[in-house]
Amino acid sequence: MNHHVQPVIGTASSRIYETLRRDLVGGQFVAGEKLAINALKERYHVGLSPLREALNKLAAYGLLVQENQRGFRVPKLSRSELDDIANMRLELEGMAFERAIQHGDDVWEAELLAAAHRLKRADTTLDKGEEWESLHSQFHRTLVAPCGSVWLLRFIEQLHDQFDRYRRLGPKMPTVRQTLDEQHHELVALALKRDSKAARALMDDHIQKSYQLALKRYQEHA
Amino acid sequence: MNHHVQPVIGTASSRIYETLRRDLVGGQFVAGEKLAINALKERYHVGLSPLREALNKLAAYGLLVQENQRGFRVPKLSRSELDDIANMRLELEGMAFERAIQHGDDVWEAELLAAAHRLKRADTTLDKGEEWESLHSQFHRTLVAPCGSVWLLRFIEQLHDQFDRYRRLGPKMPTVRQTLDEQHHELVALALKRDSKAARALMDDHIQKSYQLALKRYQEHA
DNA sequence: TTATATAAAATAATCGATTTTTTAACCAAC
DNA sequence: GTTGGTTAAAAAATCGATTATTTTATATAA
Repeated sequence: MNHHVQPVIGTASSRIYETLRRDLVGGQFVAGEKLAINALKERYHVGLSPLREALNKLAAYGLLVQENQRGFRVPKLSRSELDDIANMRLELEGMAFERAIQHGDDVWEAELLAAAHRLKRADTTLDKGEEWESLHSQFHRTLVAPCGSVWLLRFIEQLHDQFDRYRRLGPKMPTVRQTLDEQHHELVALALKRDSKAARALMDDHIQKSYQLALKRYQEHA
Repeated sequence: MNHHVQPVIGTASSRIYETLRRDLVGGQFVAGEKLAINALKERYHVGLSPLREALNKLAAYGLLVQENQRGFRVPKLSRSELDDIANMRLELEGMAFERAIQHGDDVWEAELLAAAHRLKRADTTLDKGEEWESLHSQFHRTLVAPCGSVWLLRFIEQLHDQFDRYRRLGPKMPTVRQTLDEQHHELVALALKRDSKAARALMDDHIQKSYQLALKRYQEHA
């Protein structure tokens, strides 16, 4: 029997930040909702100071809105913002993918194949939980990783989190994702062929289709 | 005599955030420096809690780097990051300016002229202090304001703050800014003519020249 | 009713002190 | 002289309680 408590990595602040980020992106809060700080304290078993620091970071990141003297709320969702986010993804991820294909080396190629493989394994198990989401994010990160711009990567990451607030509305629908999942492998194939023209076209299509799905989710959402 | 203290707007946290942002962008801290929180507390006459909340926000915004358990430091400067920031400005501000020219209405035209005029007045007084910086930021914000994308505007704002960390290194050199200042009016002229092709070209040139200046500052910086 | 004022409750923001972790200083062993 | 280990000091993170502000409830007058 092991009586050693494993040392719990990071600060309370950084842990609650990551947890809240995950839950905000994953739709655990309703859009527009005012966050009751005391309730969060209990729900996540965390002190007030680290919690407030995390909320402040999330507000600066864009996953919360902060109003002076009246705390934090979950940002509203809107059609126009979804359009904005999707358009920016088209521009920025397209740009980044082209550049990644220019600069990516053989290590990147290996990582791409690995990331795609791990994602496919998760696709077929069909449960599509937080595990799948994580692999999916990682896959898209890998696609653009060697684009050469840390700021571009940063913005893309932020847009993904925002986009996923829409995509992950409502229940899982595995059948609709079929095409999207297939495109992941085609993206890898075109990247390996260094066909940046076709690669970008497919990336555009991929984002468009994701957008259609997110839009449907948003409209059905009530 | 007026004994009423005027009510000091905003929370302590939001005020120290703005102050620190200004000072970080304005070069009041040396790049790479570790921030001594207690020293900041005294320097800015602010309590620990609001100060830490502001530092957390600034870290999420990219004007500080946070290392678990070892506080905050001012990000290092590097040639490659300056190049990255300038390139991203070229892409994003160019895009935004073109869109602004498509969508901007007559109210925008008036605001453009006003912003350019205020900036010119500040140009000629030649003292180029924090006042000029503020008007300069406002002018560039106005140029792209009606681009239709809040995320694009957000990213551009962030890049400007990052860029200015380089541009504002070292002492003021009014003569070098001559060309830049003249371009401001030409940008307005082309915007009013709705000549988005020429406007973008000039914007590109403007950013390039700013980049040359910032690069020189960075290289001379020691 | 509708509006406005006031009091009570709830919540946000901040403070001061404590706990935890890192950094620095020191010393011994190799 | 360097390495490794121990202790002291400094700094970061967190806690518990206080203060300030907003919100809700209640009362009163137009």
